[in-house]
Amino acid sequence: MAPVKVADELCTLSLPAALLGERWTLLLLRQAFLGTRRFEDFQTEMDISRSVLTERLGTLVEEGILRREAYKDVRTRYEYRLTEKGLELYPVLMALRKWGDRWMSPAEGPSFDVHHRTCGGDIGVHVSCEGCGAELTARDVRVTPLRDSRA
Amino acid sequence: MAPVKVADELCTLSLPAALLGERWTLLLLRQAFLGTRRFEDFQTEMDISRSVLTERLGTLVEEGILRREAYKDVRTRYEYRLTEKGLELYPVLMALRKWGDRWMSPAEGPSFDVHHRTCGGDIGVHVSCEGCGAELTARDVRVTPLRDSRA
DNA sequence: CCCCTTGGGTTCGGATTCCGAACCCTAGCT
DNA sequence: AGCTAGGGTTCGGAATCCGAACCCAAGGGG
Repeated sequence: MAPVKVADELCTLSLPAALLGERWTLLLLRQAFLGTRRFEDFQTEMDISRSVLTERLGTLVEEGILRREAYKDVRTRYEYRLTEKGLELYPVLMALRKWGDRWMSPAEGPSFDVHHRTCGGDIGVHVSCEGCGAELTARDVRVTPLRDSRA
Repeated sequence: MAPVKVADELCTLSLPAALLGERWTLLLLRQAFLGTRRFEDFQTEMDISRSVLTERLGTLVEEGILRREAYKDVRTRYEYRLTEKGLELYPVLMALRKWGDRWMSPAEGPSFDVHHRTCGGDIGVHVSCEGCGAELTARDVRVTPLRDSRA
């Protein structure tokens, strides 16, 4: 396997990585998937500073991962909800959690569990070949540089 | 869906998130999966400063995701290679790339492609129920707090 | 009518982290 | 004897982070 130099601005892994690799962003998304929607709730549930929270919510909205939506309580308030684009990050979060369960689980066990809503089954994340259906590991995959490779 | 407050130190999502959510770490892992092994190669391929690279390689070794191994060139040099624990991060990276392909692909298309080594098929990442086999989205999943939940 | 509370922010200064450039060390090569 | 290559460490300035304090508008209570 020869090392491959890729142009980061064209790499569909480094682009999302730059986004999610910012501090707090992954935790914020976890909370969003757990159902948190309001500024105040994010703030108290995550112990994040308000200024950083404002900034992170802002970039996620700019990126189209969250949508800022007015709603009426007693007067107009705002909610941050996952968009379709945001909801599709679910496999990333689940893959991360699966790995965390396996390799970083604290002695007391994880703090929450997830199951299939209708049948109660365990949840799995699988990398597989769309052609032959085989389950794949890193070693079963061939990487083909398309442009800008200078080994 | 009531908001759930979880203890971060016990959350098997936030633990890995804290690690991978550090700047450079995801890119470093991408390079590792692309076959990069030596300090110098990481440095020139990623345009990361040497001091930060030292530090990141260090934490990944401490965490058992990379292994620092001596080898003989003309004299003793070191390689950083993925451990089993590191290799199992593959689904995370693939899920991220899949999402990047779909939502952040630059106009010119991605900079590299991946395929099943033996049959050439496309690669998919799927979240599914281990019980009934159904493919799942965020909405099909029930979250059960085990401890420390104070809605 | 005035003050208090609530949600959703903004501003500020100090503490951390990042990062580039320069330096270090050891073996082998010429 | 000096040069190079690999793999680092050190340093100081620049960019981020973060907590605490502040702001503001609309109800509600007295």
